[in-house]
Amino acid sequence: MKSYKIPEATIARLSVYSRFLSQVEVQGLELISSGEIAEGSGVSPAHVRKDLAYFGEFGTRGVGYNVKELHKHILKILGLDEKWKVVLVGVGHLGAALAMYRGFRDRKFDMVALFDVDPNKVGKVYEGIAVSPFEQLEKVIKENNVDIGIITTPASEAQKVTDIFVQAGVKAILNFAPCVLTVPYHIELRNVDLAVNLEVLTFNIASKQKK
Amino acid sequence: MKSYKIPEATIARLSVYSRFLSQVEVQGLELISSGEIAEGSGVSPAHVRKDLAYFGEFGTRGVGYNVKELHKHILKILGLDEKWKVVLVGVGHLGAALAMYRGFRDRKFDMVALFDVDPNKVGKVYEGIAVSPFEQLEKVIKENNVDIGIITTPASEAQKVTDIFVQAGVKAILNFAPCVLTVPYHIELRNVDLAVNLEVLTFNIASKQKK
DNA sequence: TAGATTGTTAATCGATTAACAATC
DNA sequence: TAGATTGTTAATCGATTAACAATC
Repeated sequence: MKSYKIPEATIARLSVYSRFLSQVEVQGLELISSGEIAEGSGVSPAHVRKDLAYFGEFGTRGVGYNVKELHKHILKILGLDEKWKVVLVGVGHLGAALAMYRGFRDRKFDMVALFDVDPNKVGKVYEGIAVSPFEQLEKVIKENNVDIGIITTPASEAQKVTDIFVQAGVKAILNFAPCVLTVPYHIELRNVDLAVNLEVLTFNIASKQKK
Repeated sequence: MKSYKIPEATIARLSVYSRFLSQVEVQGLELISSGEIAEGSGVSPAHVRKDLAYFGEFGTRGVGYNVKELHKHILKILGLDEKWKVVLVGVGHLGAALAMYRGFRDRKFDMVALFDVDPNKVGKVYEGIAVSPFEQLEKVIKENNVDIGIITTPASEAQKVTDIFVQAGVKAILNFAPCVLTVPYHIELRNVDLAVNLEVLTFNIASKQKK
């Protein structure tokens, strides 16, 4: 594995390829070309080959890629050959939905616990996992060596949650609260802003109409 | 307004600036500099100025930007001075969460109706909006001149929903199903893949550990 | 005028794409 | 060998950033 800086978009695409390859694997197909992966993933064949080239040579010239092997390689690259321990804080509508989200559950993510400050929510069970009181957050993370923390609280609470995450030793944070978080350099942080998506669309529609 | 091709990232950032400016406006601050906007939005001051420069001159050299005016300008740019009619199809956990999501509701989005094929879900009410039977989708879109369709169905149903959206005349589609959709060129399509986010994080953690 | 901050340019950086040599 | 498809290079394209002239 060479140490080029790998574009984040490449990683996101690898994740898409891997989901497509799952389907193809179920269908029992053995070989696949970069063109077919590209079509199934909504990108160009050059993209597929370039993305893979960052990590090695997985195909056979003139032939294509072995579906099962390539899929395994990509999962390994993404770190999805390991189990990752996750907690989620803020069991509102979005938090509850994510706690039960198949896209998270189907992968190797192990949802260890859910947390909320609201006593009315504590004790509720989502997909077999009960909501714990917020006060136990740090303890649970430390005792279970949790890797990733998900924030689905209001923006006003997000930094406080983040500080506890950091204090307790999570390696990465996925933040759905619309705010700017401060974390030490060694913590991976990814912000997802759902509202932005509709606004990109309205901009696109509006600017078309102006033409 | 010049007709440079504007980076999508610029639009996404404008959306973030506008949310930050809302807060600042509430606090009653009158003037703000690119540096302050940058800090509040987690980007660089150069970014803020460049992003705004695509659309005009909104500040005063040596002084800064008038918060209220700038905010209004950005909302206008994003098309958020108009009301947009939205429908959502697939009232599972994620769909229900989005239907009730403040980030969508706070803006000028008008959720016209929710749809599901499941008779057990039809009639349920979310934030004052009842779930309608899927068969009525096309009719409702046409009668209400719906602008945007949101898809939160399983991937297997997403193309079928898309085709009805297109047929009925929506202008844009926001797709949360993990699949590649085909739409005519004049329809704006934005795919949001929630699962990708955790996988980018696991990649980052895993590649750090290998170093 | 001195200080401050914008708007804009030009340089840098990075990602995408096309094309083709390598090779099955 | 002829046909096919990968892996890789080099060209293109686009976005970020630093720097500074303009100007309040």
